[in-house]
Amino acid sequence: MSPEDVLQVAVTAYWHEGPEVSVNAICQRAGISKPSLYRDFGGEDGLTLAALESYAGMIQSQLQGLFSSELSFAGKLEALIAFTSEDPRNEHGCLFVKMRAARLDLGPKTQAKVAEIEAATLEIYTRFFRDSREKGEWPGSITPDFAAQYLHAQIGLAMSQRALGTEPAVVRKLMECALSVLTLSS
Amino acid sequence: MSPEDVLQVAVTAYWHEGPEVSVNAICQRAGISKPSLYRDFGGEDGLTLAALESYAGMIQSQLQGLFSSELSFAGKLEALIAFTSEDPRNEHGCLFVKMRAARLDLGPKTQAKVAEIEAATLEIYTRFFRDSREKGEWPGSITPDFAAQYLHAQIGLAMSQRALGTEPAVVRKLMECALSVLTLSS
DNA sequence: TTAAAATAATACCACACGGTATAAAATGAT
DNA sequence: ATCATTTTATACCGTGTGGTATTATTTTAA
Repeated sequence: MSPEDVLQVAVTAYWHEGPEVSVNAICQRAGISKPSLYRDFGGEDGLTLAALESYAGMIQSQLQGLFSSELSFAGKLEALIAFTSEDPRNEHGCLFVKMRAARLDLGPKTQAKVAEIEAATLEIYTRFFRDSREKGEWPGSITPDFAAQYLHAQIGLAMSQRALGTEPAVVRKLMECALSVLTLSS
Repeated sequence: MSPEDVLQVAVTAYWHEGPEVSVNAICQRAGISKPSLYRDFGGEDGLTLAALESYAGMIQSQLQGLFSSELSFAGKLEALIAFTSEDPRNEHGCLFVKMRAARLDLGPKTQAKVAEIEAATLEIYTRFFRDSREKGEWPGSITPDFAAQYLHAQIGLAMSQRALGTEPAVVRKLMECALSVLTLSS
């Protein structure tokens, strides 16, 4: 197994079962020996860091594609709701959310990466709201910064709910309700 | 140390640091030996169960007191926001929320209790909305059941944010925004 | 074909976990 | 004061953790 394949095994394991999965278990599932893993990733912190980077790259490119599409403001919010609440890839939740919740148990490099991804994601959201306001698609008095914080929090909530097994239809309804405040003109 | 004192140590430890705290650590902090703990609580599952029961009793009586007060509907929501976002007792989050997120690592009795508390809490919220509607204090078309689910989710989110160290003022603003949909007439 | 280099796997380390048997001490009754 | 009983604490067990030294195997080069 190549290091890339091992990384995919790690991403899936951490994503679906949480960052508490042991390196022994990951070695076993990837069919490699522990020394190989330590040579390729340097240790548990290096492995969780690489897994988080890989995952964040996927998600952020997904978000960038969504926000740079030709959809309207409401259409983009709807696409975001659909992605978080119904995409089967999010059936077990979000790796970033799980790592953020368990950050105390993570290595220093992974912890730093969590903070970095948090800031980068908030920046993506902020840019989305700022652009929408400039284009006149998003009226109202809510600031882009606050809207980004709010959206980020609600998406994290939806991901936590999916990880706990809440049905996608329920997650969608709750999400629609929460995000409705962003489309009201008040 | 009496078993009640040991239980308080356990509640505080699990509440502030999460259910991953070892029984060894709790014995050490409580100043008792491991056999004493196993005699009084039967094991780790028994200890986490007792801690969760104790915590849930505190919270539920707090909620009952709040909902049976003379405050208006909006006043009760405001009190709820103040409690979740600003009460220093919630500075480290909510023991129930932490145990629910880590339920896979808990013993069977504690897992069952988590589900039981979840249902009981939802029932309390549902009754609150039903009563408010009957009293004419809460107009609108949202069903009490859905409102209860939504409120429960948002309170859990606020507790998670506080556990991650988000400033109370920020938690409050996000909470006010999320719960504003419950007071709109639409 | 044989020797050298790099890769893999096995075995091990110290530590911490939940849980318990055993020994020590303190308490109670006679 | 002495003995019996109960509570306490120490020491231990098996297992799993992250991490590594050592041995075996394969690949490469001559």
